[in-house]
Parts: sequence; structure tokens; C-alpha cells
Amino acid sequence: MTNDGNISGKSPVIPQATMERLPRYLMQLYRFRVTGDINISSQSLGDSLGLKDTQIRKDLSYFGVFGKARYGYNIEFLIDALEKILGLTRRYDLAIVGAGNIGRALANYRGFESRDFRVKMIFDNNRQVIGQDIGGLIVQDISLLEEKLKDAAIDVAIVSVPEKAAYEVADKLVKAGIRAIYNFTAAELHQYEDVFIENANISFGIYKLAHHLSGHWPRKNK
Amino acid sequence: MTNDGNISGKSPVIPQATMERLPRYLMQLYRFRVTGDINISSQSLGDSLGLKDTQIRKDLSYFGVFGKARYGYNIEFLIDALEKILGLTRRYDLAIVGAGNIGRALANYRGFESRDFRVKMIFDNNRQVIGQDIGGLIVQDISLLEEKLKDAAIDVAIVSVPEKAAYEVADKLVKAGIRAIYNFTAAELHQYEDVFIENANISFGIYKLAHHLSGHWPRKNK
DNA sequence: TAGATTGTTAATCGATTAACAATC
DNA sequence: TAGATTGTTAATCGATTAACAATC
Repeated sequence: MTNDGNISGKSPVIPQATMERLPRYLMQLYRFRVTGDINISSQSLGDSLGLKDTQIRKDLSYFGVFGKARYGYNIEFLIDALEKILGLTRRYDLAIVGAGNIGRALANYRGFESRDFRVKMIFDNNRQVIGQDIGGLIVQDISLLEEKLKDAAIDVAIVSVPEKAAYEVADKLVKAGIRAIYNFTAAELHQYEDVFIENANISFGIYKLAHHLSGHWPRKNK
Repeated sequence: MTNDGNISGKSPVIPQATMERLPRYLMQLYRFRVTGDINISSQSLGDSLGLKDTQIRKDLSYFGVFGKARYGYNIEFLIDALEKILGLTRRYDLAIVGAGNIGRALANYRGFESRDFRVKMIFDNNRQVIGQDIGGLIVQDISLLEEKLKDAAIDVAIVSVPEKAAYEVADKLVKAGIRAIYNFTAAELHQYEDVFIENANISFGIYKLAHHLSGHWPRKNK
């Protein structure tokens, strides 16, 4: 009840770990909503995600007060709050750079449709591919990348080119004013001022699984 | 020089955070290798990855001694060691369950080829898709999943079905003896005894980028 | 009211980093 | 030898969790 600080503009620091959990909270709340539940306690939300109740309350407390003692959290209200926190209340326009396997898959990815993420452009450097229709979009020549991006108000660029090309692509994206890059390549992209880069190297997950299967090195439980 | 404990079989606990960094170390070492370098210091490896030198040394120390004072680490030797640690010294056979956008992309993913990861089977429940050839593999009927998996020695199952189907698929995979699951769906899969699940929800990265772009919530630097 | 559950404080746990003797 | 860089210890920093007064 005391802490409405964040909403009113104070600046607590949100831990990275908290940020990683919020999308999971939101997804889980959608699932609880369809069952017709109105409220949920930090206890049961935590149980459903393998987290402690205090973890949930602490995470939410960074953003202000959402719950009611005795009743827990109103699911609808909390969904609303999390969508605002995560910035999901507006549309985001995406451009995909690289129309290979991954780029194509992302162009047709249904998880984007369910939110207001819209793939608006897709680029490639391959003559055979340029001009092709992928999910309703014509693949454009990557040499026109900067020019085309300046005309369109693209929010996020997805990089799905071969690793070697990724560094140059990222440079061009940043020059064209892109401030958020979703990097599906193995490249360790340079850090740019004010540019947020999210890495999603598909191989790394397999490396972790391999490590686990090879099983000689002890690991923390859980 | 004192700590050869891990190699000789003692059991230190490897932090999760360390495990997440090792694949990045390995990839970066491959890159240094092609430049012809023989040795690398924890300082320069760290700089190239945006990490402190002590972080690198600490991480490596969990696995025994690799470096030489004054000369740093022998790149070839360290690559070798990391490949062993990560379990990359043998082949891993993969099965893909769900031949939608993502499943197809993964079936053709070149990052797997560069290691000894081999996609051996691919399943779907769609009549239109069963029997199709994807990257040289015939899509099999998902109703034969358990039966087919029991014949083949599959190490890792990739789940790329719609979220709703994921829970049942995971149950079947575990029943069929699978011990490593790479989950590309949004589903919060049940935890199974002795089964390692790696989640790769593609939407979550976009959520984080959205949060960043919406930019009202302060975050830790870096 | 009695009891459940919140938000927050303080304690604990774990991971990063500074410092430094050992050593190549 | 002198100096660079290691592996490790101890200090710091940050994140999780137990405990509990506040409160619905």
C-alpha cells in the first residue's frame, strides 16, 4: 500500500532476472484466465511455474502494488498491468533480414500474430530469393536495406543471415536508426549505444542439452 | 596447479551462469583460432565477450587448470577441453516433433551440421504433411512416435508442435525414454525426473525487446 | 472476528570481481 | 631476473527467500 512509487515515476532498478520471468507470468495468467478464475494467489501462480510465492510478490512489487491481502491478485488486472510493463499495448513492426530457413520460419511464426507484432519487410541478398513471396511479403534486395528502413518505421529487426554477414547487417541496421535487434545468428554482435540486442542462438540450447547428456560434470539441482 | 580436483573426479558444483557462458567461450575461441593465434589471455577473451578476466578464469577453474601464467591459455587445448566439458565429442541424434514453420527450419538448420548433431526423424500429425520430404527425411505420423523412438537411439527431441499439443507430446517422449527435450513452444512443460528440458520460446525475446522500446521502466545498465 | 495473503524487511544464498601470491 | 598472467581467496554485489506486521 505504501509503494506506488514506480507508477508515480520513481526509479527502482528492475533486476534482469525479474524481466526474464515476467513473460512467463503473463502467459500463465492467460492460461488461468481461460479457466474462468478471477483471482490468483502468489502461491498458486508460483507453484504453476516452479517458483516461490515470495519471488512472485517481490517481482511484482518493483512495479507497484497489484494484489489484495486475503484475495491475491485479480487476474484481469494483473494481465493488464504486465502487458503495460512489457510494452505490449501497442503494435510493433518487424523487419526480417535473411530469408533462409530461420528467416522464413519467423516470417510465418504464429506467436507474433497472437500479439501485435507484424512482420512488414523481409530482405535477402540471394537473387533466387529476392522477389519471392514469403507469407504475403515480397523478399527485397538487402542492398536496399538502409534506404527501405528509413521510409518504414520499423521497431525491431530480426537478424537471420549467416554469421559472417551479421556484423555488417547490424551496423547497417543501427545506422538506419534501428534500436532493437533480435539476433538469431551465432555472432557476438558489437554493442551499440542505445541499441538493445537480444540473442537467440539456437545451437546453444543444444550444447546445454549435450552437456547434460554427457553428464560427467555435476550441476546445481533445479 | 593445486586444483586438478575436477578432472580426477571430485564434484564441485558448476553454477548455471557458468554453463551459459561456456558455449560463448568456445565459439569465440574458434574465431580466434582461424586468425592463427596460439594463445589467448583471460583478459582478451573476456574483452571480446564483454566479460571480466576474472570471470573467465573463475569459470574455467571449475573444470581444472588450463592456463599457463605469463602465456595465458593455449587455444587449441582450451577448445578441446571445452568441447569435452560440453559433451561435443560425440554424435547426437535428434528427432523433431512438429513439422510446421519452426520444425522445418530446424530440420534444415546449418548450425547443427557444423557439429555432430544429426536430425534423424521428423514427425507431424497432419495428413498433408506426413510423407513429405524435408531436408531428406520423410515426415512420419506422430501416432507412431513412441514406437519409432523405441527403435531409434534418439538423444534429443525437439518439440515444435502447437502449444496445446506440447504437454502430451512431452509425456510420450519421456515414456519413450527421451532424456533431453528442446522445447520451442510457449508451453510450461511439466518437470520429469532425470529429464532435462531447455526452453526456447521465440516470443519471449520479442517481449523483452518490446519492453525495452516502450522504455518506461528503468533497468540495470549493461 | 479469524484467517489468509499481501508487501516489505532482513537474512541467506549465490555469483562476480578485486586483490594477490604463485609461477612461467 | 622482471613482468605478465595465472588460479584462488576474500570482499562485494545482487538475487532469492524466510519471516512477519499490515490488511482485507
